[in-house]
Amino acid sequence: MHRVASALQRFADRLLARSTLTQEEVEAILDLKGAAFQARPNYDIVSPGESVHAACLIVAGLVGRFEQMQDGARQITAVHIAGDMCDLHSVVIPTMEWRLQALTTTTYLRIPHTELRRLAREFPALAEAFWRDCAVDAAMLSQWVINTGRREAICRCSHLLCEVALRSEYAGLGSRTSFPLEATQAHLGDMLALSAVHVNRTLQSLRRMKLIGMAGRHVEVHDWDELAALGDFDASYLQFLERPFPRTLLSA
Amino acid sequence: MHRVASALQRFADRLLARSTLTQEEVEAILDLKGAAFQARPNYDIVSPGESVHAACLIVAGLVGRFEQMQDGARQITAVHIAGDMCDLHSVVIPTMEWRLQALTTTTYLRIPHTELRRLAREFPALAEAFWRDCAVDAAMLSQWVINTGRREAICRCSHLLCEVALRSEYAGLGSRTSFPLEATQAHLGDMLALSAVHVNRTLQSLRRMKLIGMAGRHVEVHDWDELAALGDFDASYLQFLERPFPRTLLSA
DNA sequence: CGGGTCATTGACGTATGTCAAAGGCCGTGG
DNA sequence: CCACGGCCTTTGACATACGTCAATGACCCG
Repeated sequence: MHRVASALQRFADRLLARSTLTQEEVEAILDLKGAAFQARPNYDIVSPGESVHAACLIVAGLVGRFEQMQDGARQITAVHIAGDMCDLHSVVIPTMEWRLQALTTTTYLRIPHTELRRLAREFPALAEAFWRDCAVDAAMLSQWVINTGRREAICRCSHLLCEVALRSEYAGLGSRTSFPLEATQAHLGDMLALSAVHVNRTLQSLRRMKLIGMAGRHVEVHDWDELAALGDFDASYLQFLERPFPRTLLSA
Repeated sequence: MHRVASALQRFADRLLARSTLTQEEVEAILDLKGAAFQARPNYDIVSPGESVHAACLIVAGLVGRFEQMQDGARQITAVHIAGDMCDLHSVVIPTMEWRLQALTTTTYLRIPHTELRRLAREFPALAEAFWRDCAVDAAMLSQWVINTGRREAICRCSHLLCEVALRSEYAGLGSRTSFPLEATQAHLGDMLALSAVHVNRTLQSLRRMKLIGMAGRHVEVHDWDELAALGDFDASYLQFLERPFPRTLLSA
């Protein structure tokens, strides 16, 4: 299946941006098998409390990591795009602590934990790469905290757009100045801890300032530098490196 | 040094709460060597951008993980107490993405990455345990996002107190109803994304509701169940398990 | 006794939420 | 091909939780 192969390739590329891997190790990733599933918008891929035996690799679509309060209030704490293995954590913590829900129609592969564990065992450098990916995830979450906690709506929104822009660019889904973002304003509100109404007003000011254009579900960034400055955005936390980290850890 | 040994013991216990380790593996942790340092309140332990070659194990004190904006606004995205290895991530990502700053006078050990890598190489189950610890850190961050993003001040504050209470209890520093919290109200504000003034008012309501007492830098929880309910607190994300995860991953 | 840090209080400002209604867009079905 | 319905966006009026500022008070330590 063509799209499955491209998802695995995207995942491998993501790992390669941060970790040094041999050809054999990359092949092992590309040879991963998993069953393909589809989720419709606003449907769960996995629910909190569930015991999972596979991790989800997104082939196409957009997925949110949801935390939820007793009273039903929701907060998206991370978004995942094509090529993301969105619950790599579950390999070491198989009890889901959050909800993964499709924001748009999403195709994904369920890659059995047994396969990922086998890879981690056979190729210590892959174990290291997986661990590193979880550490990058933590860095993104840490940014998400200051975003919701300290930044004003415009700044917050700009920061999110910058993050999605760069991640989309590196995933080969577009460029930082032109990329898809298939989320409703209500979804953006859940990401930004803003009401949908305020997201609307905030996006309007960004458009009025001629920083972005949003037609349909596609973002055009008219002035990247300005947007990044407004969003207090420094890309280093994403760890898209010119030179990936060396094989320091497990492969002596 | 007695206190150094107890810090390593606390760290080992933390790992054992989540991962199954052999006696030999635990011994390897307890045998770790590191230079002891002390940091005064509001001084950096490590700064963003720094390349580090050691991870910090807290012997005594309180440390915050700070994100900072260009304009100087700060946000604490995690707190670390005695027994926490507060930048285990740095083993796989040696370029610090955040600031670690002592909130109170803090003693810590710098454990060289080379030592931790050696352990991960010799004992795959320890590599797994380290990775798992980073995954738990991500779960805590995810909770921190919804805390700052969606919860009202009282709820937010209660949630934080519950988290620190349980972590202190499991670290052997007190009980969930009586534990030290050596942070000023300004520090709590940085954790909660509230102003110090509003933290003050919020703590007052918690006291007026007879849920807690705070004398000096020590918290007494008068009604744990009520506090947890008010804080929308469900401890499962902390992964303090009755039965730790089995050795699934790296030790075939 | 004096200086510094921290907690507390009150008055006031504001960014953002809530509610409710209207308008656009698009697919579906008759 | 048109009409309907559903989802999303947009708008306006109004409410409020929280921030800011500034002063005072408490405590601790030298």
